[in-house]
Amino acid sequence: MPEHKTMEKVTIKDIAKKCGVAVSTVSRAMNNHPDINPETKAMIDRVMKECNYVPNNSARNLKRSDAKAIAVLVKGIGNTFFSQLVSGLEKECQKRGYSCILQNVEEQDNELDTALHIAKEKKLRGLVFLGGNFTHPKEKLDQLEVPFVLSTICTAGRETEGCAAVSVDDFKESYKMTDYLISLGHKDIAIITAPREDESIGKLRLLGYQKALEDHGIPYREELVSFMDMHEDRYSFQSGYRLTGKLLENTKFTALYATSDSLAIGACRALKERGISVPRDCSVAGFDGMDTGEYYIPSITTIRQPVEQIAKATAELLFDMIKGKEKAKQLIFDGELLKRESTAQNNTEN
Amino acid sequence: MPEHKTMEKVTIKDIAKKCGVAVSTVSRAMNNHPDINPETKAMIDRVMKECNYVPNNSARNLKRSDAKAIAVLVKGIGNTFFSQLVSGLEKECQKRGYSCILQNVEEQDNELDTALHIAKEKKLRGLVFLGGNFTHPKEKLDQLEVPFVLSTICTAGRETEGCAAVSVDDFKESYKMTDYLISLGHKDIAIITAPREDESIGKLRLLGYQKALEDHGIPYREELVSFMDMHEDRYSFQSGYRLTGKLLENTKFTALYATSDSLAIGACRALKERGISVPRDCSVAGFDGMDTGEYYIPSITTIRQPVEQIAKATAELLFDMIKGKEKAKQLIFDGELLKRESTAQNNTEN
DNA sequence: TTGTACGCGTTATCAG
DNA sequence: CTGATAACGCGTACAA
Repeated sequence: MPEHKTMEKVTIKDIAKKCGVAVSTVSRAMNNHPDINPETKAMIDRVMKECNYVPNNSARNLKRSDAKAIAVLVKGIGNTFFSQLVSGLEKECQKRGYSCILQNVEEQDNELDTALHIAKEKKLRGLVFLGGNFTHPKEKLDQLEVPFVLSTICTAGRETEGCAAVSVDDFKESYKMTDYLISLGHKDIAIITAPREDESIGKLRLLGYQKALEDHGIPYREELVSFMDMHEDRYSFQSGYRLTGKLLENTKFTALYATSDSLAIGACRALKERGISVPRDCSVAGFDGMDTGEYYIPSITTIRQPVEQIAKATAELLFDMIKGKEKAKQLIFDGELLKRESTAQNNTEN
Repeated sequence: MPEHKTMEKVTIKDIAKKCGVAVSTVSRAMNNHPDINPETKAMIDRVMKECNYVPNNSARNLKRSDAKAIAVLVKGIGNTFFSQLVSGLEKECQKRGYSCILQNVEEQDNELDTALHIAKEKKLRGLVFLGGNFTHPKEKLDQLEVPFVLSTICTAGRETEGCAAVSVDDFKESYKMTDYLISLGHKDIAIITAPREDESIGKLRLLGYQKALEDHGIPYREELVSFMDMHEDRYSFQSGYRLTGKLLENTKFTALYATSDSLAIGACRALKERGISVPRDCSVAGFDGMDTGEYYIPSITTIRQPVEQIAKATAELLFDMIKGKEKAKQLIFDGELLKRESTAQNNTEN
């Protein structure tokens, strides 16, 4: 009667024993080493399959000097924008025969600590950071001994100075959008933006908005600015919805610039429920260029970030740095102003 | 002059040496073992910080028998629906002092192989699978020696029989939605569904649709059925948009049942661009209960899957199985029919 | 081409 | 409370 116990843990030794060879031979077989008799290899492979042998990765990582792998640390998976970037990065890695490990970082966690751990554990050759404020002391950054690049993370700031980074110029793009709204005849332009404390892209987008107003001689008015809640889901439909509601109670405006597409969509819904038609009574603009905005009704005017280009450039820069062919540098891409249905000429009498 | 070289790799031994203690003492210090002099511990902790010591996880995993961690394997990160589930699961893990590892699985990869590897590597106590068809031979499933539960994966099928699973009854919920559309007076109800080859939730939803028609004496017509492309991004806005366009060329209908909210949104856009008003000229319904559908204009009638409940129940079941308090079993939750703006009474003359 | 033996960085089990 | 020391599973010189 054939016993069918769950064979506790089958290791390389067990395989070796069963095959009547040494462990090193088995090791060579599974790592496709050149110095091995094809027949021996075939036989070992067969036995490994039969025994359902799964090599222990911890032991491998411990020994291996080097792993031909990078990791992408994402703060805020679920952000559609990042998902696209991740796919792009994975594709680029595949092309180069690298494996790409995706690591989620909780909002409250420190991405650098996570990075330090995973880099050691997996013997990574490089890292990509997506999202987060990334305010880390330089000395701690230095502990990361492999190259890394920030993607879509504020580069205009203090700590990240000298870090490799690729993104759009959030200040400039935000200026562009505000300028466009002004060119449509809008003067009372409300904005939904990151929490006051934000020191990242959120701040830059707000600054771009302010500068555009200033350049057109339009006074900046605090009551038109709505800051997201620190503790709420940022850049969410719900925030957009809620904050628009609050704005409508306190002030009047003919255009609303939401600093992300999801915020813009939430805003549209809030406006609609109050009988305010977009874009007839109020224009709405977003930021990012997410798919959702394209299919929304009305489709959302936005700044499209060139995700594919950013992903590609990020990967290229990282791999060049890994090869030592390139130093850390900052790459800025142009966003594209997508004029769609949610914005229109201001037709309010003054 | 204080040299500031990047100290290659600082290990537990280096710390021990610097502290003038044995490695085992250092180990105890960092693992908060009870048997250690507080002063010694404090001193060791200080030195570790000074040296920027990061313990090597591979070595730890290699030794550790046990890890108080589970992993969630997601096929198709970026699917908003999964993101919500993941957050829920993470919360439940935290409550119990478990850590929760998120693993992305590429569409073309085999989730079971990934599971086998990671379970061994990290000495996991349990697993959750999200997404995918999950057609694996039972013998291979048995190799997974820790408990696991499928969440939101078809349980009505052959291979997954006997697996722990929690989800809605896709057949029943789909029936419910179709029934609702019929009750609104619709007879020509088109459907957008998974590829013909699909053997998972997609198939069940189609079957529910067919049964509802049958029960109401409405003949099932192939020309009203649009199958997603096997190679296209499934359940995407784009698919919904494209397939609706094709349907409109070939046939007439007064209601369109898209088997996911994103498909429904794509469909709405396609209809709008052809001057067909939703819901006046055509009703549209989705499935899942995603946020986007709620904020869409018109908001999307849908079946809401009780994500929080599912997440909670999944975690509970898994942990009970880990404790040996529970055997694998299947939990079915009720979906909720959310009647929103995208559906209306059929007002077409016959 | 194959086998032997050592060590990777930790934790756990003993003695002390 | 602390210190040796044996594993953990695998890769790899080196010898055969």
